[in-house]
Amino acid sequence: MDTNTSVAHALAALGHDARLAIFRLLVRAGHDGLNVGDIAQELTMPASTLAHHLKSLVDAGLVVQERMGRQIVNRVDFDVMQQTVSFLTAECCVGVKLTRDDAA
Amino acid sequence: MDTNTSVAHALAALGHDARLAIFRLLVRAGHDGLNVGDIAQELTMPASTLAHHLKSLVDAGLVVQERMGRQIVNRVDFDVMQQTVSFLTAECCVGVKLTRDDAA
DNA sequence: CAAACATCTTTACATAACTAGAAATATAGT
DNA sequence: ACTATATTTCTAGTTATGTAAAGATGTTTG
Repeated sequence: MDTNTSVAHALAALGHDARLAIFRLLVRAGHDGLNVGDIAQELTMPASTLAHHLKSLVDAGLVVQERMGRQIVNRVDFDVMQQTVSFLTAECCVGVKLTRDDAA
Repeated sequence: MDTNTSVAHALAALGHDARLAIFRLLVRAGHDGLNVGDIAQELTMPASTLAHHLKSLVDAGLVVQERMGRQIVNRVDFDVMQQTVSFLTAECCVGVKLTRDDAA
C-alpha cells in the first residue's frame, strides 16, 4: 500500500478523542502495555466500544495485541509511531518544485 | 478546549489521503507556502473539493491562509504541527499509575 | 469433566458525520 | 463589464460511531 495512504490510515485512527486517549495511555505505559480491562477502567466506556476503538488502532498498525491467558495485552508499536510522525515532517521546507513555469 | 480534543481534531484532519498529501506538499513548500492554484495543479482534484479539504486543515489550525491579491497563500503553522506531534509521544514510557491495587 | 465465571470480540443496527463535486457566489484584478 | 481565483451551498452517497446483545476463548471450581 501507498505510504501516504497507510500513514493517513494511522492518523485517522488517532484522530478521534477516545482513540487518542487510549493511544496516549498506551504510550505512557510503554513496553509493558496494558490489558483491555486496565484501559476500560482508566477510560470509562463500554467494553464493546473500547474493543472497536482498539481494533481501529490495531488495524492501523499502531497497536499490537497479545493474548495472555484470558486477558489481552495491548502495546504501542513504537516503530510505526515513529514512522508515522516522521512522515508528517519529512522533507520539511525543501521547497517544492512545481512543474509550472510561472511559479512565483 | 481540551488539548486531547484539539490534537485529535488536527490528527483527524491529517487522517485522510488527500488532506495528508496537501499537508505534506505544504510542509515541503516551507515558509513560502503555496497558493490554491498551485496545489490544485500538483494534486489533481476539483477546486471545490480542494477548498473543502483546505478548510478542514485551516479549522484544525494546521494551515494558515493569507490573501495575496486574488490568490490565497496557504502555509503550515509549524508550531501547531510540532505541538501535535509532541502530544502523541509525550510522557512516553513513564509507566502509568492505575488506580487499581491489583495491577500486575 | 461440566458448569460457572472472567475477559474480550463480533454482530447488528440506528444515528450522525464525512466526502465529493457541480453549480452558484464572492472577491480581486484588468 | 469581464476574467481569474477561490469559497460556499446543496445534495447524494458513503463511512464512522456507540452500544446492547450474542458469541469466543480461557480459567476455575464443584
